[in-house]
Amino acid sequence: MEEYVPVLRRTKLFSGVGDEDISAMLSCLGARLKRYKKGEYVLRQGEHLSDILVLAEGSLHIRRDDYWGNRSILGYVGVGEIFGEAYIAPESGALLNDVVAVEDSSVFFFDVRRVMTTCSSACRFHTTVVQNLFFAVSDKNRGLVQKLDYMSRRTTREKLIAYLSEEAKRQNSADIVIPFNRQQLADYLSVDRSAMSNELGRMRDEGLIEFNKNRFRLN
Amino acid sequence: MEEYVPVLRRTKLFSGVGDEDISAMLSCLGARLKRYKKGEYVLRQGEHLSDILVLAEGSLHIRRDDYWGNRSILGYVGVGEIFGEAYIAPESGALLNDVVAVEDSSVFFFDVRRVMTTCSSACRFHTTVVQNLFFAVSDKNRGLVQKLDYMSRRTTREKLIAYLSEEAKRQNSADIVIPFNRQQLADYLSVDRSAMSNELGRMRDEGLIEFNKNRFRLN
DNA sequence: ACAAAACGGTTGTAAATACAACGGAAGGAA
DNA sequence: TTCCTTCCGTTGTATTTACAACCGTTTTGT
Repeated sequence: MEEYVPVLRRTKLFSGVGDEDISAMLSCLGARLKRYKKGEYVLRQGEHLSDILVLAEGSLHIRRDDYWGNRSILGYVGVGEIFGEAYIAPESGALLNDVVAVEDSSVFFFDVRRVMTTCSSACRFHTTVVQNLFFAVSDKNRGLVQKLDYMSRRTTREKLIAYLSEEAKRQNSADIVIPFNRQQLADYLSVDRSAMSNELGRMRDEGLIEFNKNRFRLN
Repeated sequence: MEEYVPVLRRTKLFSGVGDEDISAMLSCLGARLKRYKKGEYVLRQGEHLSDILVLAEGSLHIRRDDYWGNRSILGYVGVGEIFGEAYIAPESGALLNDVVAVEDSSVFFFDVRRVMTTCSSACRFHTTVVQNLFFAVSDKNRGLVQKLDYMSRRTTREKLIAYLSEEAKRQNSADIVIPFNRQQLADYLSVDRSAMSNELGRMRDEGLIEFNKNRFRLN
């Protein structure tokens, strides 16, 4: 686990905490590290969760399949990001989504109660971490509101523009790389792949955007 | 403000805190109370916020109008609920939505920094409140994921079923009352009102549901 | 009580989307 | 290389949705 301290240092959760303190906190917080192969499930819909998770390596999709086989992707988790935070309240029920490894990944599990309960002894930065977690959850919340904004758009084109321009803002560039292929992007925006492909083509014809694979440029 | 202590006592934020302690904490937390007439804006898109808000009386809609006049309703806030929690992180930007009073309402404003920073003196239950806030935000998060689930459905009928059955689960009854009229429900689910009205009629014809005004029964 | 506004169901038409199927291109594995 | 799979753009058709307009009913304000 120690090998990932440099990764953890750059996460929102451990922001402001030094390497040696992170090392110390790993045991204090009851950290466990699990590895997943591409395609494996990290979490499954219906399970119960009492941990906060941090992605140390790889990438994940948060998604949901209904029983007609319709898949929707709710979110993407990149290295250093927190997930599972919607289930930390004691009365929160079963998981609403699956979490799946898009590539080989490593995930830290932190026991919620040990994170929330400040330990008297070693960890000088425990309160910092709790506060960081708080802000991270709040920010996650903001991200969900953002996604609701894409989803509330009526047409495929509007969804694409809303998503791409938000990504451009987030990545601070008109050239962006998205973490989805076409099918995944369609599942993320809840539209039909072929219709979306059409719309992307039309938008390119009109000079609104350029793209190649999962790399887009907004004009 | 004291008059609302019985209301606050029943909120998630002050769960487990006695009346006299709530009274004491109001000043400690820098509480302010504002009143709004029906239709007034509590918050506006683009503003910055450094408070956590609790609805003491009335009801609110969280909504967004784009500049084509398309309105979407992101959520409903009932008495005792927390809102504005997506903007507590120091680096969180401008508000993404408007918050509007659906009826005459009263709102508590709590300064985030004073809530987050445990004061040494009077408030014995400060840490309880912080933990409550944490769980509330986490739960809010879960609610947003739930809403993303409605929104990801492709057809109006699926959205209606997803929403109504979730409400039935939440209200623990097959008879439910929803906080929206038809236009508002359409804006909440991001569908056309007339198309939705049609679909509701068809669902009634098929015996799936019964309804009258904003009261629904699922069969 | 009255007028005005809001509400909700209905209809018809245009537009957008979903669905299925196809095929070329790209990428991996043997 | 060759085979197989995945990816993604394209097409055509059926379905669904959006939009606008209308009207009787209900609600609201005075």
